[in-house]
Formats: sequence, structure tokens, C-alpha cells
Amino acid sequence: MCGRFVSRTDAAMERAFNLIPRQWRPDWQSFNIAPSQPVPVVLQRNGQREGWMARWGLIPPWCHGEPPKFSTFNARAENLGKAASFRGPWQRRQRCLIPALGFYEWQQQPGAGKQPYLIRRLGGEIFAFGGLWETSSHPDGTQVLSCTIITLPANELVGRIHAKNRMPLMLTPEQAEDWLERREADAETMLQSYPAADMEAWPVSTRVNRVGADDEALIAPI
DNA sequence: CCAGACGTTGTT
DNA sequence: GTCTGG
DNA sequence: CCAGACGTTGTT
DNA sequence: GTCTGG
Repeated sequence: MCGRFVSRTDAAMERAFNLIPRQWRPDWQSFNIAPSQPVPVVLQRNGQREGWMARWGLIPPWCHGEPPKFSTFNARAENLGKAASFRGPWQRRQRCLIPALGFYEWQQQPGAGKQPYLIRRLGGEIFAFGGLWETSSHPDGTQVLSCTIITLPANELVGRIHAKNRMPLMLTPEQAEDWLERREADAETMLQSYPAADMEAWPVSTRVNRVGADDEALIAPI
């Protein structure tokens, strides 16, 4: 699963994903992005690859711009073609990239309490979560762009950290074009857990628990 | 037919 | 325990 | 994901 | 909006 992550919209991200900035602010960054917040996304519309901000937590069209009561910040890869909220975007090829530098998972400790970990590509290489985007319109016509992050069975590294046995779909910049442009059957073959051998993780401060905390020290090993 | 859900995770 | 807010 | 609220009446 | 359950 994935419920907190680290991202930025700097020149390196723009270069890595070869996009035209729309709502991307130069050098925006967060070390502690939580569900319901705006996140940078890359999506392709009218043949152009654009960088937008989207609410993390997909809002279906039939919710008229209001966040649903049920959880939509993650979408099980196994349910993309079935779930009412995700089926439409999946079939309409509304796939997006959510650029990131790492994400957090919490490990239940034997005694009690949870130890957060930072998890990322080896060496901190840029990557993107694979997701879906959607638009939903308020009664007054205002459109809301939102997104979800797809989850898969956890690989060995993530599985060791939490018993949840789920992890986000991670894509390299080299896979970006295929994810945004392939037809459904081809995109389906990309629903693979990123190799554990190409990832690293370490314990970080429980300061990350608080949504308001946002500084570079959050990702430092403790 | 209408009513109600629409989602994910983990489980001392 | 369960929901909401961030 | 975690943290924090979870309620009412009437009002410094 | 669309599907499932009754």
C-alpha cells in the first residue's frame, strides 16, 4: 500500500518525464504528502504530456466533485477493470504518472507502536507511481482533477517492512511512455512489482506520522 | 422494480 | 470502534 | 498513511 | 452513472 510519499516538481522531474508544466510550480516539494492533498501528476491529453496537480483520492464523476466516503487513494491492480470507481478511467486509458522520490511504510513493532521507513529506488533515483486520473464536476461546472495510486502484491523488501503484502506500482522514467500510451492489454502487462534488488529502505523518525511535518530530515536514517 | 453501494488495508 | 481531515 | 474527534446549549 | 442484492 502507499499512504505517504515524497515528491517534487523540479527541473529534474520535468526532464525525466518530458512534460509540459501546467499547474506544476517550479521547485515545489514535499517530504510528507498525504491522501486528500494535491499531488503532481503527469498525464497525456490531446497528444501532449502535461504536468498537473491532482487531488490524491480519486473522485468519481457521479460524486459531483465531492470526495466519496469510501477510500480511493489506492486502487488494487486486480480490480481495475471491475471497481465502479476505477473501471471507467481504466478503460478510457486515463493512466497517469505520479512522480516521486520515495514513500513511507509503517512496520508494526512486537511490543507496540509503529516504526516508519523510507522506501525508494536504489540511490534515490527518480520514479513514478502508476495511477489513474479522473475528472468530476461540481453542480456549478467546476472541474476537479483527482488521481489514485495502483497497488500490487508486495515484493520481498516491502513485505519485510509491513505485513500488508501490498506495494505501489513503481515505474521508471524509461517506462513512462509505454504507461501513458499503450492500449489496455499492453498496460496490463506493466502491472508488475518493482524488483526488491533495485530498492533500498531505512527507518526514519516518527515525526513523519504528523501530516504537518515536512522537512528534509524526515527522510534521514535514524 | 427500488435501495444502496461504489474502497483499501490488515487481523492481538 | 469508526469516521474525518490533512 | 496517521491523528484526532467522537456533543450540546448558548455565548466573553 | 452503473451494478448488486433483495
